Amino acid sequence: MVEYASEQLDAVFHALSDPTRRAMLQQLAEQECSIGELAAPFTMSLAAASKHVRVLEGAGLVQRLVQGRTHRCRLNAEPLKSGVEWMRYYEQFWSQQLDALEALLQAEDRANGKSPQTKE
Amino acid sequence: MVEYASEQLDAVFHALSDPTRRAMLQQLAEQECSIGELAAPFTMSLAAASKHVRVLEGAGLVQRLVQGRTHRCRLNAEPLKSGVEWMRYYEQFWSQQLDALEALLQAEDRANGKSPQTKE
DNA sequence: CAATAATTAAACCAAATGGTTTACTTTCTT
DNA sequence: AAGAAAGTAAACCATTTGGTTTAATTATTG
Repeated sequence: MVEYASEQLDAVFHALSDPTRRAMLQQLAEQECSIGELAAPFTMSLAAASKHVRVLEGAGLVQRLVQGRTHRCRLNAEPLKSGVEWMRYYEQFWSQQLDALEALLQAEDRANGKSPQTKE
Repeated sequence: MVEYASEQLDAVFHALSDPTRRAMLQQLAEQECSIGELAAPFTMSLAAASKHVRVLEGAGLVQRLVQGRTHRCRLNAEPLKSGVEWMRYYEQFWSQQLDALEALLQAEDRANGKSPQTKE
């Protein structure tokens, strides 16, 4: 039930796993940018930045509009939606999981062969 | 203002970028598991699965409790929170971005010197 | 037309990733 | 005590990643 979008999730999460690319997305959230403008804040070569943009594009997070010799890049946040949805499932856990003690006790119970009793 | 947690985000998003690891997290959401139990659904070797668990552990998404010769793994969803928060900033875009026109107008506003309105 | 600007292409490199296999340690079981 | 089980460690391998540099391509501009 989550498998179908697996490659999409792979691409999106991978795209987000790099700080340069996250910074580029934030930049794009403010305004459309050319490759050169996206590259400017970084010390890396333009070619390197260009590759980052392609990774973002591959994940669907950036759309490119070629205008003459410059490439206008635009944020497309929509693929993030599936990522957030995937993660949102776990929200239930980070609220209840604050007491690790309980989980430890449960683990011990299970190791002792007791049927896993619901927390009181 | 988002930089501080950068490495954390790197690790979390990277951990999530692999379908094996995402499946492991889903498994852990149902119940605590040993390494062997986590590895069972996959065709890869136990050693390979063990490495995946370590990646998850490195991102803080899994906590390990050594009990004798078995390692009980427990989901810790909390690091996902920062990931979701990072992504959530873009929610405004995937709702409003259905019409690219609006984004263009905002970019123009900003270009005209209006202060960038804070999220939420 | 010639020069310059914006970007990609290609070749290359080091390091990380995801996998394997074999060996080893530790703990249970008998 | 001997053997099996659960993992990790280590060595290895192919591929991917993130970067470089040097062309090459395609507009613009003087």
